[in-house]
Amino acid sequence: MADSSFTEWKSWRESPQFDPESFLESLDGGQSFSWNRKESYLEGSFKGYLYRLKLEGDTLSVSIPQKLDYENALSNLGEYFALETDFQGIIDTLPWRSDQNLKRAIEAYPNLRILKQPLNEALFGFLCSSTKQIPQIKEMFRLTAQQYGPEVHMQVHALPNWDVIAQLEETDLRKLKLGYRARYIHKTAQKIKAEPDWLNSLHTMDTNEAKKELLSLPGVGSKIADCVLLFSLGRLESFPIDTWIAKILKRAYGLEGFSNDQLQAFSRNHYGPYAGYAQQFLFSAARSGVLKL
DNA sequence: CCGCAGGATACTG
DNA sequence: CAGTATCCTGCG
Repeated sequence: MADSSFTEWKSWRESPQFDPESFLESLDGGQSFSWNRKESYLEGSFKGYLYRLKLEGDTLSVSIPQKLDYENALSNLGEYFALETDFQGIIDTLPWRSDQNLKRAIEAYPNLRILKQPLNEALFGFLCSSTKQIPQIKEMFRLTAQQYGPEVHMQVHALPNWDVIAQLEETDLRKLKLGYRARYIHKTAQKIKAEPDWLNSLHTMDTNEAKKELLSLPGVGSKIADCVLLFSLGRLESFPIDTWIAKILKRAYGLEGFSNDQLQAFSRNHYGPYAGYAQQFLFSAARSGVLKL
């Protein structure tokens, strides 16, 4: 059914190349928690805009609410997909020639991309992520948006900014199914409120410095810090180690008994400066069963 | 009812 | 340092 409050589907001229698997995995495979699968398209919001994205063949089409500024929307989308990053070129630098596991993972998702999500949203999402699976994280994300975020379009809300979250009590946050993460999010919001420039300053820091800053937040350990660095700040060397990745690395390379720090050192050395991209291939392939655990 | 999930933290030895 | 209990919630 046509929805006249949305623009016609228009093919996006600057779209990166996608195939169906890579498209779904890039947006709804654990990097972002703001996309929902509809019948024939994905719908999601970031930076207060709402998007519908549809892949037909290798053409990606976009439709957004009529009232939004189309130019700005597409410009945001380009940034989100990190169009300036040559992922095919990066793949070529990864050691797939000598690494069968990596090779199989890349073949399964040949056009996988690492997103550059807005920092505030990525931080919120990954603060929600501890011991939660993607559908549950998305639920927390959605509830928070629905309850406290600005309405983007007819009952659909975007995530509120941190200054809005800072006004909430921990008990308010607990009602959003955040559980013990409510305390982390509450405290993080207070810190951001107290130091309004802090969040944006991460963009210009070198990776180690930014990681140190992120680790100073309650509820942010190495894994979550690396997720923010990789999926928002474009630091492709960051290598988040969760239980999936740890399991794969141990099995694939015979690293039983390695600590997460040791696994990270191994990965940096083995995969190189774009280790984080390799991580995402392995993660996606393991989760979908392409790689056996 | 129990065990557990894509984690962090405080505490123990 | 390595191990362990605890923090919420929902699901099987």
